[in-house]
Amino acid sequence: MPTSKDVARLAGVSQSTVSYVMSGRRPISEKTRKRVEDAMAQLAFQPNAGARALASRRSQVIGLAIPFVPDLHRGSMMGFISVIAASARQSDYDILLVTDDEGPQGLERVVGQQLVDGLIIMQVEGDDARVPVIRNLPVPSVLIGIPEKHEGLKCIDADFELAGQMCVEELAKLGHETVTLVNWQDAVVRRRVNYVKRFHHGVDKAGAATGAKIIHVPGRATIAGMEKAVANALEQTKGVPAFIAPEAANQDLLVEALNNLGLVLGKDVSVVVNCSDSLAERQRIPLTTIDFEPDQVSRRVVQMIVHDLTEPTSRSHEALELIRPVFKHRKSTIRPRPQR
Amino acid sequence: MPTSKDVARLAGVSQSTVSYVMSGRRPISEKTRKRVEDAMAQLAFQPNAGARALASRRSQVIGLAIPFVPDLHRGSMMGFISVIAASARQSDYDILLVTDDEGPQGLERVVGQQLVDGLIIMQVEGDDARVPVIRNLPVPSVLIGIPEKHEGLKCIDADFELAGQMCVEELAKLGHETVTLVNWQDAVVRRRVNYVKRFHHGVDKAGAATGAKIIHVPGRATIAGMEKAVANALEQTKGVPAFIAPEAANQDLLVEALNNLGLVLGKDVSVVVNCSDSLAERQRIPLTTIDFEPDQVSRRVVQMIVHDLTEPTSRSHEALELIRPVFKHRKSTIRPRPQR
DNA sequence: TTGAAAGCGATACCAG
DNA sequence: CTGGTATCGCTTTCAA
Repeated sequence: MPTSKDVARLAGVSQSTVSYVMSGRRPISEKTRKRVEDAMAQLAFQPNAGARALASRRSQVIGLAIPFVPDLHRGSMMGFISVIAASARQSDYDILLVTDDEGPQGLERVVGQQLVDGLIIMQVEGDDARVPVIRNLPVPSVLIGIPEKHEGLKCIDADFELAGQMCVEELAKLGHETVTLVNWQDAVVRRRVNYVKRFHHGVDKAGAATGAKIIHVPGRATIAGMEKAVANALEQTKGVPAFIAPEAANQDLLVEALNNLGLVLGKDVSVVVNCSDSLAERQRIPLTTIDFEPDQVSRRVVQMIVHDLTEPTSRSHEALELIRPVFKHRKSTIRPRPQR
Repeated sequence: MPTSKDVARLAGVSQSTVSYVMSGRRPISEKTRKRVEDAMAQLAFQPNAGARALASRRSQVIGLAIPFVPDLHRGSMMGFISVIAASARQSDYDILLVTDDEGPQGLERVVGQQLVDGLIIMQVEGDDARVPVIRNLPVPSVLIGIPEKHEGLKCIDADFELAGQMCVEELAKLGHETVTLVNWQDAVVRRRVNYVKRFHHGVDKAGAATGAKIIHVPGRATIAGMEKAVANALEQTKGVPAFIAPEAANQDLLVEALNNLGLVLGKDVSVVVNCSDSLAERQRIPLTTIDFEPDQVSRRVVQMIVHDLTEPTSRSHEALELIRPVFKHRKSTIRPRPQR
């Protein structure tokens, strides 16, 4: 493999000139630049990453901490990862994976070995063991998800509060007087992921603002449980029922339960789902869907970390960015006829 | 950050001794080893990856070429990735992502920059642009998936031929005389992924061996199309119908189509699916599932590449490893009563 | 069993 | 605008 020395020799310049041609950190005459570039092309030169990292003290690699994910979220996770990797390349960074089962020490390792210049932490939960660790790490990082204590951290997430709000407003505007929120399943709630709370908050807030009555029913993992929950909600419902099912795992069940109770979606009942893995498309069911452009989060997170990595000034100041959700398939919700 | 020099000083030994303690490449007296290890712990020393790579000419990083995946396969893809990353760590390797949208040159780049010691290529298709590239790369690589021309390459994949065979044998053994294979959808077939062909081959072979009649119907993307295909198959069916639906995208549709035609799964008709993203669990539908342990492939692929990377002798000889599928939920297929 | 010292292949400072 | 050279932190001969 040719080295920059070889390039220098062939181009008849010094090694440092070759380096400066690559980095552009000092003016080079058009003539020598051309000679160097030709030599590089001729030798198919590629700079040695290790040597570069050693000398420059930057690896041009970003560590990506991926969570251990239960089946359901895997699809979306994958989307994040590939978009993050692709966007990172656009800024001349590579992505190194840090798996969860190495524990938070994994983060200390890749930073300690100076393998990475910064970190992106995915799926941050309310009380995440990785958070205290990254606080003490000498590299910038950006979190996807918002931990309980996030002072001084850069976080980005979908705006779940707004999502909850929008769901209720949508239904209230159509004329629904009662809206049932099917909660996340217990396993998720117990993980204390912050977004559950935030979604609830948005729902309740919009309920108060619009006057819609909000019924909360727990997320159930079985169809029987779901049917009971739904029946229960229907009893307390005034007018045409409406449901909000933010968790993907519940959506199939809710749809099935409503079917079993003889309610036709988009006709007898409105359903709004969130974060749907394209349930609407997949099953061709009339649902209103509220969702986030996942790529938007991914690209933004890379922007943020790259900014911290390249901006020489201003060490990582706190930041909290929320991505706005959007409606899709919106026509399938119904406008109840006035009930009296 | 402390360097090995600092460790050496603190331990009162030379820098080379520190290095040898870490690598174990030469005997060290118990006494000095202890002194060095203590010093390392005391300083929380971590070796600088760039320097190490530069000096040793090995980065301890494996490049993982991830494909651009359509939604459906994303979940399983994610499983591969995290298991690969975790297993790699067990052998002291890290994983660097190489996205597809950098093209095959992405592979040349990471190898050329000596960022990686070897490559794992995911989702290799029948005629894959990356294959000719890696052939000329000076590092070992392992492919997941089997390209048309694979002489001299190390490949690993699920044994789709055997899977096809097992599906038919299962149904034939139960007494089905006619078996309908619902093919992959056109988009997949056109990509010339090898496994489609291999699955077919297994199905036909087992059909011939068992005497079961095999009907092929094309994979359809719409429910109407699927219903027609199913109806068509039923006309040609003798005895109790049985279906094999290897592609996940078709499975929902097939189940729905059968429902619409009034056929009850596990009672009027047997269905065997393959590569199911746990459709059976998700929908609680009585299906027999044949599947692969995805983790098995992932772990094996890491073993293979690590072997090539550490075995000083024997440069990458060709290899083709097929992972055996297994049945799940098997009881839901039916044993047809003798028809005359 | 250990130490000294010469690289590995870039970067970046100091001169000119 | 360009060249010489010290340096980054570790590995690995060569000598003892």
